[in-house]
Amino acid sequence: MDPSSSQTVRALLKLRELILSGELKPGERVSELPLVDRLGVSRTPLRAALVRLEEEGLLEAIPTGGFAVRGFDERELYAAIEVRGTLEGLAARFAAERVLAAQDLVVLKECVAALDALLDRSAITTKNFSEYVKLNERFHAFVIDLADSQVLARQIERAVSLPFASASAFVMVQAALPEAQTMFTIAQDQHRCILQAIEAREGTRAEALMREHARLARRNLELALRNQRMRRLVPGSGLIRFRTTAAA
Amino acid sequence: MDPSSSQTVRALLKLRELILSGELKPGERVSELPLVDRLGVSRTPLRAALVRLEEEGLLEAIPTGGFAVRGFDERELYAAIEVRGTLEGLAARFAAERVLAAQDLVVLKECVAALDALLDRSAITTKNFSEYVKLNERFHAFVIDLADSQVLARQIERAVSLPFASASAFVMVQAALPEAQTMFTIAQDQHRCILQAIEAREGTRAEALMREHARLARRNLELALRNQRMRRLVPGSGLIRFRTTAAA
DNA sequence: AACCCCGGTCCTGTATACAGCCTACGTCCG
DNA sequence: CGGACGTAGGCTGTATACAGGACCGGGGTT
Repeated sequence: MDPSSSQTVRALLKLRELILSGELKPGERVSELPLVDRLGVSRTPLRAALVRLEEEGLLEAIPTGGFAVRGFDERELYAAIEVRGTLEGLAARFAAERVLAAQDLVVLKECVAALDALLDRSAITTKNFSEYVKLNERFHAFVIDLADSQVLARQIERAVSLPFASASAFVMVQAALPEAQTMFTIAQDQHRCILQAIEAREGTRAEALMREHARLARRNLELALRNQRMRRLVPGSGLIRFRTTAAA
Repeated sequence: MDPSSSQTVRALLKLRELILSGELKPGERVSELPLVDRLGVSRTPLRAALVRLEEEGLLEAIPTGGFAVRGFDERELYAAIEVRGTLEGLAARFAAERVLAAQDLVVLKECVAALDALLDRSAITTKNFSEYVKLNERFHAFVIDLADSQVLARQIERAVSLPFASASAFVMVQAALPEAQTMFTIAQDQHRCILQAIEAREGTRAEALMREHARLARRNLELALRNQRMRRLVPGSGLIRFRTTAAA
């Protein structure tokens, strides 16, 4: 009946889209009744979606009741990336410290090889861009799989639910930079080294590498924020309270 | 009207209590209608509480609909503690790396001093036990405050929401051990060193210390699991799927 | 005897009605 | 003219009714 199963899920997706696209501004109250008409669902699934988005961090509860769109300043962006990197670093360490069967690493190796092939074959542009993103996300997902902890996986899931914290959040920015190829080369070398460290059971090294890998996102973010045109490429940029740029 | 404001909060608290006390067993389906009678709230706030408890990690969604009580094996317990330690370690590093005013550390210093006084004065027993827990939790809360990041604070909040992951989860176990005083002495020295590292802006050291501090909880857990009598002291022990102890 | 089909019961997902509260605006008084 | 109070509107929190689907048990058939 529904294209995406349940009304709650539909409300969640549409509402998230509304927030990320900036149609709902930070600080603005998210009233239920107007959204009932706008999303075409009744209040019950809508409220369920609101609660989930609050847990996700995109909304914050108003003390008197109801929810408002959450805003993020620059420091929080960096913190979100660092949190993600720290947790993924922990996952990499767990993966390295586990006793792995040889075949456990096959998929990860294939993933790295596929990225190698993609980068060797051609420059990353907007064309093969989505393929890169897909492979990159697969790499990160596989590392989390290898860590084999639901508690950790759930925590990472929550960390990357912030739109600008995910592993591929700034790939679009990165592709648009002059030093794009250098960045992709570095990122891929980190992928290779992380794989190597996991295989060699070098937990500390795997962790440190994964943390540094996340900091590439931070560097991309810094570059994007310095450049007005690139800010639009940052996911959820409508939620960011940009620092006033040196008012006279 | 209500002692604890809203029906949703009441349902949340009662339901969490029901799960942690073991009245609802792991894997068991949590049906709504029976709980309506049991908790004295209607389905709407009850459902809200269920969604929150799923986000919290105590429940898991059943594919066909509804929720079931989540179970945790030994590995997940350790992972939960490690995640908490890692995130609190990040908070300690953030705190150390920030430029702090001298007064920012006053409350933290007072907290450590109060713990010193408590430990010097007398042995920790079940009597002054709750005071220790309170001070210990204040210490951890202050470090998170100093990190000054809502994103990180929320992640930690979620990490400690698992009953056996919080900073004071195993203090009860610890107090019951023969080596209790040694443990408390070590923990307090770690508190002191963490404070010192933050004050000296030694971020890496603060992080490492906080991680190791969390591993005290792991050691307590290991001791508790080896001892049948002590398992009951572990919070939420009803959720733990203990390894079958060497069946013949 | 085993398997399949069918019916009933229970459950969740959804919609909606109602009550209390906060808020904001307008008006009245000082 | 300004501030405070009252009232009205809207909003959320809560309860409940209804529908669709899943699961279980029994009976029939092969």
